[in-house]
Amino acid sequence: MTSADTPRSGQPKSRLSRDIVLAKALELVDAEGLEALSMRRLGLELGRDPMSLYRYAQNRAALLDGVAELVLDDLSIEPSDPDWKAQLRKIAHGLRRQALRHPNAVPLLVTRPLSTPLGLRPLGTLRPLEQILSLLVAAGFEPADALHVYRAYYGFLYGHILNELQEFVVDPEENEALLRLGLHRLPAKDFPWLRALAPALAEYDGEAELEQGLAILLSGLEAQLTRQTAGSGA
Amino acid sequence: MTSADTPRSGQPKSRLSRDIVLAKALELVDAEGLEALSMRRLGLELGRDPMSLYRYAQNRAALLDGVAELVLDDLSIEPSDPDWKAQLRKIAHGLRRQALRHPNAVPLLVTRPLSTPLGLRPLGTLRPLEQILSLLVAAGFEPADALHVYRAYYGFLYGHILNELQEFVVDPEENEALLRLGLHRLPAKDFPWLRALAPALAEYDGEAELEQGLAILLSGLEAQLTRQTAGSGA
DNA sequence: ACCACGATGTCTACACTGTAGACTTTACCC
DNA sequence: GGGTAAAGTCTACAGTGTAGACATCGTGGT
Repeated sequence: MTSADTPRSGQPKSRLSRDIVLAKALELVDAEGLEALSMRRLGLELGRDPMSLYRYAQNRAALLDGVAELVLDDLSIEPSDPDWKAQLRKIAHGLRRQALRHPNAVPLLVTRPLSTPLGLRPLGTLRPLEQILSLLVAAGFEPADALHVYRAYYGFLYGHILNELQEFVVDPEENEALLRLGLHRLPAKDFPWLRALAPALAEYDGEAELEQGLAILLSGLEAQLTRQTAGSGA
Repeated sequence: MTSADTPRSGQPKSRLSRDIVLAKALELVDAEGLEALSMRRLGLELGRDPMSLYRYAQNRAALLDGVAELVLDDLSIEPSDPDWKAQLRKIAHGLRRQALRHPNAVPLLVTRPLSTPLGLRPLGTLRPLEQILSLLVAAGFEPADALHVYRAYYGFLYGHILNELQEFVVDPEENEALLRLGLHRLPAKDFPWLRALAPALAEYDGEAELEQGLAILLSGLEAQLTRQTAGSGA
């Protein structure tokens, strides 16, 4: 036999590792969507028997969790930034960027946590939460209030991402055409505004929209903070 | 043979209909989760051959869309309410209620739209959008701004729902115990705040939280409105 | 050099999935 | 009654996740 087996595809048969598996999985999801990520397909992509994957993830579900973790791990948070609002803005844009980079993985980010009790989630998923709490407490919020702020903030952020991805239609170029085409199908009688707003929908600027929403929310939250530290000046 | 065939389960074999199929599907999802909803299982539940379902939904995917639509159809929106903020609050609480009533279906609400271009979605899914736009325009927003407001509002709303369901842990009674148990597992060194906030997490009041976030957001949005109608008073 | 042992990868098999296509049964109208 | 379209069924195929037994590899000790 030749020196390299050159299996169906992929590398010349070095040892596998969790990172390699997850990376390939994410690659596959990015390229062909979540449905394409089956154990067999991933095995084929790695030039290995599908069963070998179970050494690196207990389940398909666990594998999906791993992929989600991988996407989130690219977020860098600095919990000691004195300008908490700026830091939250930075994080928000970072997450948005990841979402746009891996749109097919977004359902995972949003959906997997729903099936796992908070405390049992992969640590990578919990770290942002912890770090943001720390950031907020350092900024002067009472711990309990930090939790409220976190919820308002992260809620808005996830919501925005879902919104943006829904409108963007993952398809790259023919965006506008597709969008208008779709809207054109709507009965004009029942959907006058949606149809009228088709051009506006096509010009959607997610980044600006996010920034604007954050501005409203963060200044509102800040108002709470000053009101509170002024009021209960123990 | 006896007068009634009494199949595996369900009714005595009357005619099927889309509504019946979808209702049973939602029932099944509520009871056993999304994964339990297979064509074969649903067929069995209805006492019919699985293949008969394809008369009422082209696909399994279409069936899932139908279930999502069913959940959303319970929302009632009054686009002519003069108090737009109150109306938006009412809608928000309505959606939250549906989400808590059908937690297993929430991934559908959040995920299905991601795989369908906006204009091609089931009309039931688009109606809320249209109605809210109409509400906002009636309240004095420029159409384009109405779209921005809608996005900020719906983004926040969906985000909140995801947040709340994540923390609530669908399991009914042993909530607090489970939660604490989970958190207790976290390394105290890396997750001090999360652990410290375990009690606060257990007391999560989703309704109040939603109300508070909405208050911040809506008053911020209203400020935009007054600023705008005052400024460009043509 | 050899052997042994634990980690890594493979094979086989089972129960289950969605759904295409041809078929049978049912309900209803003239 | 006869005809026709809809509703329901049957069979079959290609694909899925994964348990359990097995083979192979890499690295340690002696």
